[in-house]
Amino acid sequence: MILKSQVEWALHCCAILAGLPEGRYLSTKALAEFHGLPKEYLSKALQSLSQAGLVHTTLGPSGGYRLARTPAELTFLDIVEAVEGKARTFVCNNIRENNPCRPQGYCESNPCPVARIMWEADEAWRAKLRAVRLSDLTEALALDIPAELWKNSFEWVLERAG
Amino acid sequence: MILKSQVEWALHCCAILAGLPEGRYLSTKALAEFHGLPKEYLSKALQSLSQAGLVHTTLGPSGGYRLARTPAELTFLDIVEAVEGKARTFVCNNIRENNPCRPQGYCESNPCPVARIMWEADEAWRAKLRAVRLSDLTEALALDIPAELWKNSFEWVLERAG
DNA sequence: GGAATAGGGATACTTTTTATCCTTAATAGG
DNA sequence: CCTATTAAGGATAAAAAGTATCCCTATTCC
Repeated sequence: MILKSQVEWALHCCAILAGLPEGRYLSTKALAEFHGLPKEYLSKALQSLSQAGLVHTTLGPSGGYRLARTPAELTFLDIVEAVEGKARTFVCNNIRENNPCRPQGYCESNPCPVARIMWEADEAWRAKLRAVRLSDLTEALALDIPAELWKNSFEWVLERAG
Repeated sequence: MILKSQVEWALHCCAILAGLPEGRYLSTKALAEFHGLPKEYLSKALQSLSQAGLVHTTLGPSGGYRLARTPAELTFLDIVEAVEGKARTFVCNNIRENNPCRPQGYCESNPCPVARIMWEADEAWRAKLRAVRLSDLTEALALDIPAELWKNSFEWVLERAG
């Protein structure tokens, strides 16, 4: 069970978009080039962000993406769920229904205890992701990346932002 | 990203094995029949439990599986990781290495901040699973299942346990 | 000796993920 | 108005993971 690589891509792309000045847009082409990713497939991840309402888009030359909210209002969970979906990571197939000792027509009222426990763990994972804001990431990146590389990357992006 | 159905199967099988009297074994065939699962494929899940040291096996007629520890010493995480593997659910492909602004030969020392956050969420998920013992599940099941069905199932199993 | 068992290798089949291609509608700039 | 560029999305295909079956071997019980 491994998350799609699109999740990683979307998170890094949002981190870039978070640094974009008000009203500017960055294209799929620029984002793909910056991260060394296949442009057409990255486009699908960005479309997921768009459908989830996390980013705004414009068409035409100088078109592209910008965040729909401030980085402080965007959580990791928002981004992860936009790409990976909101479905739980454990699906209950109710195999206890196959118990040969079950009386005919017997129907469980409660969710299976196994599923309930697995879903609680799933929720713990989501709660952790919900607690991290995109702005937390950009702060961590600012500390992690050498000042000059940070500055050069910023300029690289601005040159291409419409 | 969805866990293998073998995880669900393994958890239910362990719940059954937890009720087995000291020294008795239950076969793949019985476990498959009880849960309505394909015997040959369920066998792979049980082999994973065996390789992880969670269950003991014997061969021959009246052979099968029994828990290697008490239900209080077995956690959900033990079982989930035995089947699903211990690898983290987020893999970092270090796409920041493709940043065109990076100086030649520059090498990151720290793990990528994106990965670090995703791994913390992964660890929260595991911590939750680690906190639940197999004995907690059997207690929950005892409350959930009608007394008669519980008794019948127990007898059904005992008739087939070698 | 015969029947039943776990273990494990080989082989398909199915679903998901990854990736590419192409068409359409919108937009900026000349 | 014309051209170039963009996002959106459908169609298709290749690769990987998950699901499932078959078969052989060694062991064990009766």
